[in-house]
Amino acid sequence: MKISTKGRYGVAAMYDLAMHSEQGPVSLKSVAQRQMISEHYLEQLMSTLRKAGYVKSVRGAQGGYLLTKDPANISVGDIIRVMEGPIALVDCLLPNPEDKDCCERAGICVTRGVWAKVCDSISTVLDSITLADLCREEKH
Amino acid sequence: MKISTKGRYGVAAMYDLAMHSEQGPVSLKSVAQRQMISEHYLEQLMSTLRKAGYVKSVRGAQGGYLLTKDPANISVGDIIRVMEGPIALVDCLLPNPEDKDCCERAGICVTRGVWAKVCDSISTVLDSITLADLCREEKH
DNA sequence: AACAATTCCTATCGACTTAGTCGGATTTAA
DNA sequence: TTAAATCCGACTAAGTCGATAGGAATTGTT
Repeated sequence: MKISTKGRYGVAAMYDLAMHSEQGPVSLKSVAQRQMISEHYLEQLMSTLRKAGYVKSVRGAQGGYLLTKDPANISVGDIIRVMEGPIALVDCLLPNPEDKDCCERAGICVTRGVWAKVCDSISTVLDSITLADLCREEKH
Repeated sequence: MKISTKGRYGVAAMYDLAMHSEQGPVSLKSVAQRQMISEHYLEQLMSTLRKAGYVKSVRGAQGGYLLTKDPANISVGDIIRVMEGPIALVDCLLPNPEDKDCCERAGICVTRGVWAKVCDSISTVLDSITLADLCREEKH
């Protein structure tokens, strides 16, 4: 049960933008260097974030990326869901489970409740932390 | 961020044993059938659980598996940790992180705190649910 | 107009993990 | 003796991860 680099790098990149995007667009290169992420790989992640509407890009020289919202309105949970998909530890907890009968074995699946509680708990924590919180923490 | 079948099946199998092992050993076959798990695959999982000391086996005809402890003293967290390894969403939260410098980029890694909170929350939930709880739930 | 910086896009890849399968060896109750 | 069962090691198909490669398109600067 690991979080992938997509999620980790995604949060790191968004945090980096929150810290540096007040004086105009921030280039992929500088984010990659500060956060120690492969530039080409980060490019793919930024593309995901852009398509999801969390960042906008400025092409051409002196271009880069900007947040589309206030850091206080972007939670870590938002980013994780974009990068890693819905927070559902098991398939039958997905918004639209493809296999509706997955829990019909031996009556109602008892263990499903366990995973549901864990997912709730994860979501609660992730949704309660915003980029603004992280920035504040850095400046302590 | 999914839980693998190792963890899921592990919990399902342990729950199955808790429900059925009062009248002697429970065969792999019957657990596999009730929980709809491949018999050969489950065999490997039971081997892991046995080596970790959570079940004991009785070989030969009429053999099978038994829990080694009271269901009230086995938490879902115990099982998950055996089946999936330590609950550490990122490597730098492992008990003995192999790369101690992983969080040294840009000073102290701000995002690490996020993952630590999530891990704590997951552990708390998983450790608070025992096999006995699951059995009680089934009987409602 | 040329150049350099930068984002955008598609394809590919090696290593690893997952979720099994297969074939047998060993043990033991009936 | 036989059938039921655990034990063990090797193998595998498919998918994911974390990139890498190569170029096309856009735009500020000179």
